[in-house]
Amino acid sequence: MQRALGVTRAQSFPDWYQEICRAADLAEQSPTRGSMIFLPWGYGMWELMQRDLDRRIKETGHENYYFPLLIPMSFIAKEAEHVEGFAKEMAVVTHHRLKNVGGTLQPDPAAELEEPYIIRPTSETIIGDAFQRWIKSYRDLPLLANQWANVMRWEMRTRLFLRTSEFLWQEGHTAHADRADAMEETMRMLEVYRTFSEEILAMPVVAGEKPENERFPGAVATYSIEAMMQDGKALQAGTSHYLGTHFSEAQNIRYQDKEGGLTLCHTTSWGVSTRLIGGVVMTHGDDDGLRTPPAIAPRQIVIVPMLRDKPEDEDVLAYCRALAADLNKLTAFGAPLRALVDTKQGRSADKRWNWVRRGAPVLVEIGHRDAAGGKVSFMRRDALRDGDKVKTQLADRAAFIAGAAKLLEEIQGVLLGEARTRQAGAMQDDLRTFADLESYFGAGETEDFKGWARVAWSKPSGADLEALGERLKALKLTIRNAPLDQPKTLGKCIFSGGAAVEQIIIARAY
RNA sequence: CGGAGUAUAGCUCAGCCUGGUAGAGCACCACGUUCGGGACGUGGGGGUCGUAAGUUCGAAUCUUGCUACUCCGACCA
Repeated sequence: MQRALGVTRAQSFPDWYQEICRAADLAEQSPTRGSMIFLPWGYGMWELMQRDLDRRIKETGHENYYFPLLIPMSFIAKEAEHVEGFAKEMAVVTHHRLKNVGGTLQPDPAAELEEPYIIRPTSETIIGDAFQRWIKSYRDLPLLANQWANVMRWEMRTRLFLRTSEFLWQEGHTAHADRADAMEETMRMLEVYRTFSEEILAMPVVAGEKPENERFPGAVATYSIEAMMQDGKALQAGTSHYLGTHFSEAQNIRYQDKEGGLTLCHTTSWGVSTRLIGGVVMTHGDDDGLRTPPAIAPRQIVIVPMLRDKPEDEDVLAYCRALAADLNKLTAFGAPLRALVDTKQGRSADKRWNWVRRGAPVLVEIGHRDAAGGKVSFMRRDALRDGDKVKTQLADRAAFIAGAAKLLEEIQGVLLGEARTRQAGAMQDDLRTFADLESYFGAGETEDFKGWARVAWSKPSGADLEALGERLKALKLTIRNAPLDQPKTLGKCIFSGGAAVEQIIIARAY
């Protein structure tokens, strides 16, 4: 059977992932350690994600700001847990000039900065500094800010999209008068991420609260959305943090209340990153490449003319261009439909397989027979094959155009449905004891597919939770989150046998 | 940052053990024949062999340092 990739998911999921990133024009390695080059199909997906999520962020009352890339080093030290969490992965800027010393360029000792800067790993501190100046009165609250930016964390081990030293993201930062308002914001944005992920990325997620040992450094509570990849591992796809007054205390973010007293603000932060692209790949990819969800496909319908260096080629091209023009007048997912005629020089068969690897949702192929007969031959990427055979369909031109937007929405629905079915089918909810957990996941490293375990626990904290974490670590497991959606009755704690207080998701993770 | 591995043409790799001056397939270019489904033939272009040093008459090949990537571990909103 001929496949569009050299490696199948079953042979090696990690190798398959790497190949798809290259073969689908998503990204490649760069000369800069741990940093990647975004290729057009991958960056195009990001632009569309940005467009939709930015709208949702604005609709919930936030405004975009832009803060500096470099943060004075002293800022990061202001919140104790925060600095401890990030100190080990910080890039530091210490000089502002280079000097040629014996033929090699070196930082000029005379140009050493009095106070070094760090390249932002996240912007709580520099935004908090601004908040402290901007917020005077209860009338200034809530302050709802967001920024689209790049950040840098000097990670020891990187993987394209999933963990890179530099990555692109959006980070929301808000300040509120009290805990209730800040918590409401935290949960609102978690819900924005959940619906965005499902509606736009066709990636079902479980929203819930992280256990205390997985919290963001400096947070009082951290919530996440977790997505199941095709190898059964969990991917943390977005987080929303309630920061309490930790950062306000550290940075003196206070307001004068109605009674005239000075009160600390309660702050939040929340973000999703280009990691989502990795999630889309591992959710929707198949052995022929990516299946790009139509809502974020840079090209939703790609038309490949079948040219033969003959006079009728002109008719075929004209027919294709007219078809694309008509399709581009349509609206899909609330935006102009994105159709393209691939007029690049090259063999049609090669072009077709390139679009299959990238995962254009609908691939139209027009030969002279279609052009002459007013027909459209097309294939759906969500169901590319029928066994070894590529599934192609034939439609009348007018009917194809009339149904195009609906077709894209249907494909989006199929992808979401498949992912939902897979996630639901791989959720183990009948594990009752730690021995059950061990026998399900197996003690050692295994290539076999393992799903997630949804189990009840008594939610220990402190040293008890640490010890529990070690037991899970031996099985390469982590607690992903405690889903917001909890059952009415809980059994016994899978770890202690005592009374359980909530259910949690346990899984191997990226 | 610890352990293991890898680095030769755009890609996948051979050559290295046993040192003698660069190879294959795919991709690319030209021409021809094909072409409703990843075509075929003939010819051609492309590499200071990751990098720096050492050994040697001579290094892709042997030695050492460095860098990057992959896997495992540690770390990881």
